[in-house]
Order: sequence, then C-alpha cells, then structure tokens
Amino acid sequence: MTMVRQTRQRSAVIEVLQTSRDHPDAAQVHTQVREKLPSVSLGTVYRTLDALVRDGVVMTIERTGQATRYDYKRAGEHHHHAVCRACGAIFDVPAAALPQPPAAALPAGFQVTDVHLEFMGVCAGCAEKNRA
Amino acid sequence: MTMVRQTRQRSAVIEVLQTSRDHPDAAQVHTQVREKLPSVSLGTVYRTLDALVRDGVVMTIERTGQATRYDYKRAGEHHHHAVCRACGAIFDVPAAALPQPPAAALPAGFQVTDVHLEFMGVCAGCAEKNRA
DNA sequence: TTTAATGCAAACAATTTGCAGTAGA
DNA sequence: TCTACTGCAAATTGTTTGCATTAAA
Repeated sequence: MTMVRQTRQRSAVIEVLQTSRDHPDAAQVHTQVREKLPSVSLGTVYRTLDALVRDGVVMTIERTGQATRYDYKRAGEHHHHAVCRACGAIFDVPAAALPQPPAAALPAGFQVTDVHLEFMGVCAGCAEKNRA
Repeated sequence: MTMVRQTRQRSAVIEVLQTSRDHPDAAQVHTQVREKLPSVSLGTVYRTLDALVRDGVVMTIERTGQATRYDYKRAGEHHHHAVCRACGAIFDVPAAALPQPPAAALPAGFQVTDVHLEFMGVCAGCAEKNRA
C-alpha cells in the first residue's frame, strides 16, 4: 500500500485550488503557492497535482498548445465547461441542468469514473467583436 | 481571403486519416504518410492537421503528457470517446445513443460549435488485470 | 508569375525525471 | 528510524517557427 504524507507543500497546493475559481494552470498554482511557501518548486506542484487528479479530487481541462488547467471538485457543485475558441475563456456549466448520459452505448465492461463534457464555441464578447 | 492549395502532402494526410480507425497521433500519421510520400516532414503533418482541425474536418483527443490524437469526422457517424485511464485505449461511443445536451445552462450568448464528450474510466481488459 | 506550402533544423514550452538531501509517520 | 516527499537541474517530449526553396494556381 502506498503511504500518503501530509506535507506543507501539499496543503498549500490544495488550499490554492480550493480558493481560486479561475481554473489555474500549474505555473499559476506555483506562483500562488509561493506567496505562502516561497521555496516550493514547480516540480513538486506538478507531482502534487498529478496525485490529486489520480485521487479524483481535482479535474483537468486540456487543450493542445496550452498548459493543462486544474479545477477543484467541490461537493455538490459538479459542473462542466464551455470553452471560447477565440479568447480561451472557460465558463462553468452546472451539471444539474444537463441530462445524465446513459452508459448503454459504452463498450462492454467499461467502468466510468469521470465524464468530461466540454462545449466548444464562441462567447458573447468575442461574437460581438467578430461582427466588424 | 486565404487561398488553400491542394498539394500531394495534404491529400496524403487526409487519406491516412480517412483510412485509419485508431485515432493516430501526428507522429503515427507522419509514418503512414511517408509510406506513400517519403519526403514529407513532420512539420508539414502538424501544419496540415492544424488546418484540418480549423476547418472542422478533423477532431482532436487531448490528454496531458500524451500526444494529441486526431479523428476524422465521418458524415453520419458522429461519436464521442471512452478513454481507458489504465492502458490509454480509446473507444468510440456513437452519439446517436446519447441525449442532446440542452443549451439552456450555457452562458448567455455562447455559440456552441462543437461538443466534446469523453467518458474516462477503466476498460474491461484492464479491470480484469487489476483484480490480482 | 505569384505566393501558399514545403523541408529542414533550430527554438519552445510544458511536463517529467534522477538524485541527493529533508522531514513526516 | 524509514522512506515518502522535496528542490534543483537536466532531460524529454510534443509542437511551433524562421527561412530559403518548391510547386500549385
């Protein structure tokens, strides 16, 4: 059995994720963590984030050419994302408003642990700008 | 207006994508393209793939730490993906079997151009192996 | 002829990893 | 004590870019 230790670094990373509402990437988490604990390395931030994702505490938003962004899963606030192709902004979409996808169409024996649903498109602001 | 030219390289990339059913990444596309057209560079493959994604002809599957995988959009075969966390295998999930997500919960004025739906989990084979 | 597309190699950026030292349990 | 975790720097890996050349239109 793998033994998980509670370290100051780990707590700091979790606190930053719980506090911030803006889907930060690893570098941004690192910067914020350093305000409290200046010696923390970027490598440790990555290692901690990986562990949190493995534990299912945090979810990721992945886009080619951009750094992976991390989103803390708050109890009872399950949500998905709407990503603007133009400006890259990410909006939260409450999952409660969406229908549950049935597992019927999945490959036989596939165990779903997580559903990633993203709406790609153009946000109101960018749509406005493009009308020029 | 941007002028798009029909080159041998571009045709080769498209043909490889249309032929393969296994969600290849850029390097794999490159290898396959070279079987027909040995001089094609990886850079050109990337540029072509980017263009195809921009044109909406091809969709991507993005996972941190792994190469982006490309999936040709066949008419009338709209589908989503089930990704195995353990072995990385990607299965197709026909979209017809899934309910249409209502745009009601989206941010005001957000124009959806594409929906990315991924089921993360463990496939039957890997689940079997883990029972040891 | 005009200029988009190419090949090549160098540059980049995000992420991972090896290792010796630090500190939870 | 024991070994997971850390900081640091170097190494990987995937992807992008500059530039001189080639080839569609």
